[in-house]
Amino acid sequence: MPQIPRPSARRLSLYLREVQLRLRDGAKRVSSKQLGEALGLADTQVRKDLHWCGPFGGSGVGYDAETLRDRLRSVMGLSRTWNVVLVGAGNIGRALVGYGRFESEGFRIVGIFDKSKSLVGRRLAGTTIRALADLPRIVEEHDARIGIIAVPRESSQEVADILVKAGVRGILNFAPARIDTGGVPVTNVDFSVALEQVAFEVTMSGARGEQP
Amino acid sequence: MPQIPRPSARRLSLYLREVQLRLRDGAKRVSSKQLGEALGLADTQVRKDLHWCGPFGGSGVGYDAETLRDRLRSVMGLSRTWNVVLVGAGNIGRALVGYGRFESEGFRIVGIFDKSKSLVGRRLAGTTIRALADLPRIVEEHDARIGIIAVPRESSQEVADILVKAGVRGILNFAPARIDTGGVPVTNVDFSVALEQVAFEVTMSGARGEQP
DNA sequence: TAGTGTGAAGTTGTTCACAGCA
DNA sequence: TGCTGTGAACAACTTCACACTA
Repeated sequence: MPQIPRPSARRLSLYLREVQLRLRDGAKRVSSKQLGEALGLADTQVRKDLHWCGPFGGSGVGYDAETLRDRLRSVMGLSRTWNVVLVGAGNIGRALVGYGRFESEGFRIVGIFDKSKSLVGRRLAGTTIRALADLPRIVEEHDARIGIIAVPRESSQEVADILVKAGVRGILNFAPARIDTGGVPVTNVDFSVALEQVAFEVTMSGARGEQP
Repeated sequence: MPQIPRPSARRLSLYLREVQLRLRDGAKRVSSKQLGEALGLADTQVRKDLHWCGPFGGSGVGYDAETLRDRLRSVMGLSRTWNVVLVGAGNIGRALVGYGRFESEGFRIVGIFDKSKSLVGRRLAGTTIRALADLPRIVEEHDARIGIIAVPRESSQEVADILVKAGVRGILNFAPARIDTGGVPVTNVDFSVALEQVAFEVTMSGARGEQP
C-alpha cells in the first residue's frame, strides 16, 4: 500500500475545508479546477492529490461533493472522533480552546493541564485545568491519542516525555523547540518561524510564488 | 543571484534559533553535525543550507557561532527591525502579543486593530486597540511592512485587502482561508490543518519520519 | 582527525500531454 | 465539450561521495 506524500496530505486538509464550505453553500459537485482556483493550485495537482482517495467519482462533470468530503475525511483519519489533551493553559492554550473549529472537525479536548498551581482548578471553556500528574489517568480514561504542547520552550521536552509515556500517538507542538519523542509523530507550529518566513519573503520580494 | 529555496529558508529560521541558544550557553563554535542532530537533519543538508549565507567560516572545526548568527540574520532579512500591524484582538491576537519572542527577534507590533467597538480603545500589552479605519495611517507613520491577520475566516479577505492597500509587503495569515493579495507574499498558519495533520500521521502511524 | 564545500546521483514532487468517459 | 485519470517529462530537493583544509 502506497504512502500518501506529506505535501499531498497537507493539501488534503485544504480540499476538505473547501469542499465543506461549498457543501454549506449548497454545492452538489466540485471540480478539480474549482478547487485549484480556490486554493491557488493547478488542477492537475488537485487531481493527483485526490487520487489518494481512491479513483472515484468524476466523469466529465467533477466530483460529487458529499462523496469527496467523506472520502477525504476517511483517508485523513477524520471519520472518527479524536480525543485530545492540551498541556499549557497560557496564551496559546487559551487561544486554542477558544478556536472553535476543532469541535466541528471531530476533535474533542478532554483535558487541560498546567504546571502552574494558580491555574490548576480554574476552568477554561468549561473544562477544569488539572495538574500534570492527572494527565496519564485522563489520557487512559478517554483513550486520548493526541496531545497538544502549548507550554514554554523550557518545559516542552519534559511535557513531551509525559505525553509519550501516557500513550498519546501524535503530538502538536507549539513550543519553539524540536522535541524528541522516540517515533511518535510530531507536527510543529512555530509563530516565530512563521513571522521570520514572512520577513524573509518580503526581503526576497517579487521573485517567488504564493501560498501552500 | 540565485534564490534561496523555500525549504531551506524555513530551516534557516531553525538554525538561527539553535545558534542563538548555543550562544546563550556560551558556545563559540557550532558544527553542521551538531545543528543537524539538534534539529533532526542530516549534516550535509545543514551545510548545503548554510551555504546560502555565502561560503564562509568553517574549516575543520565548525562555524563561528556569532558570525553564523549574524549571517543568518542578514540573509533572512532579520538584521533590521520590522514594524508589524496586528489585525484581530481575539484569542489568537492576544496569544500573539503575549508571545514575547517576537520582540527579541526584531519584530515590533506598532498597531493592534479590531472591528469590534467593544474592544477598540482598550489596551492590550501596552498598545491601544484601534479601529480598522486608523490602519492605513499607522502603517504609513511607522512604515509597517508586515501585517498579521488574526480575524475569523469571514473577514479575512476584507482585512487582507485593507492591509495590501495600506502598503504592507508581507502577511502572516492565521485565518483558515486562502487570501488573495495580488502578489504580496502570504504565510499561512492554520491550527485546524495542523491538528488534522497530526490525526493523519497517527492514522498512517509507524511508517514515516518526523519533523521539519 | 574532524570538519567544510560541492559536483553528481538519487529521490521526491509537480507539470505536461493526452487518452477516455459522460 | 468539459472533465477525470495517468504515464511520461520535468523540476526541485536531498543524499552521497569525496576532494580539501586547519
